[in-house]
Amino acid sequence: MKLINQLSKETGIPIGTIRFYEKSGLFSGEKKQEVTTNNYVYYGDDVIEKLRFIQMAKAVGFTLAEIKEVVDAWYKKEISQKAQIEVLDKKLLQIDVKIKELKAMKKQIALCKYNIENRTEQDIII
Amino acid sequence: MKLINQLSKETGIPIGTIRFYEKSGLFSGEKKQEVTTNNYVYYGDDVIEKLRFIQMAKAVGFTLAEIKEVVDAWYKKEISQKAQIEVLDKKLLQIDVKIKELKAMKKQIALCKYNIENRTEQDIII
DNA sequence: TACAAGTATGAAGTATACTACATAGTTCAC
DNA sequence: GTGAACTATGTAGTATACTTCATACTTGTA
Repeated sequence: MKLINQLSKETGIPIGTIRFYEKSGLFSGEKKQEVTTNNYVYYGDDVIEKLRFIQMAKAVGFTLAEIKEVVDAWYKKEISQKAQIEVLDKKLLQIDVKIKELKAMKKQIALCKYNIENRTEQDIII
Repeated sequence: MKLINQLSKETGIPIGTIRFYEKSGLFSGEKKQEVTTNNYVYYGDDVIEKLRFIQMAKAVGFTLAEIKEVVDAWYKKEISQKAQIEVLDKKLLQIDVKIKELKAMKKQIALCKYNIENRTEQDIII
């Protein structure tokens, strides 16, 4: 079980951001009953896993609301099995769309590069 | 040459958003000298192309600032050829990272699906 | 020629995702 | 046992990317 500082160090995500994510309902830590002198919150390894998933998902343009849908389906949460699968399948389709878009962008940029590399003096007049 | 309404219809991007992009320096239209009664702005086909690129790039998590770097390199703009190529190569690498992240997410979600589908009654106690 | 629809401009408002600050209590190293 | 470092909580501020609103002028249609 880890404290917030350790989560931050292991993932590179600032403490403030981790707190913000927790407040947004993306995951939650727990207080240890055996510790009564403070109200420090401890996090399990599933939280590290979720944070890494959030990092990736954000990097490819998913919003926190969209990410929350997935992690809710992921870690049960009184949703029916059918609903869970539906959410995950929808997300898989969205991912495929994004991959296609990235591949289209690659093509477009590669073509652009080609044009620049083979540009002659005359072209510059345009 | 198209007016803003037509751009919006062809791309599905709201007029307000197109104006915002233009103000952000992502592209620009031109006023026709032969028309003196109004100050309507006309856009070439390159703008449609740029708008479609912006749509894709945004969908995969690039910011407008990042997108601006590319379209600036794209359509010349007094940048040296070497600098243009550098920007485009950097973007190609970023795209490959995103594709890898998407593939990793696919794996993770597929595994999650598998676990849900093969969950037994006992597991639910966890 | 009236009037709906389109265009330009500027300013203000909104949503998302942080980020910083202030305060207060806790733990740990020396 | 004291000070640096860590934790919790709440509030306010910031950046990005729009979105809406108000105003005013222009164009096209009946």
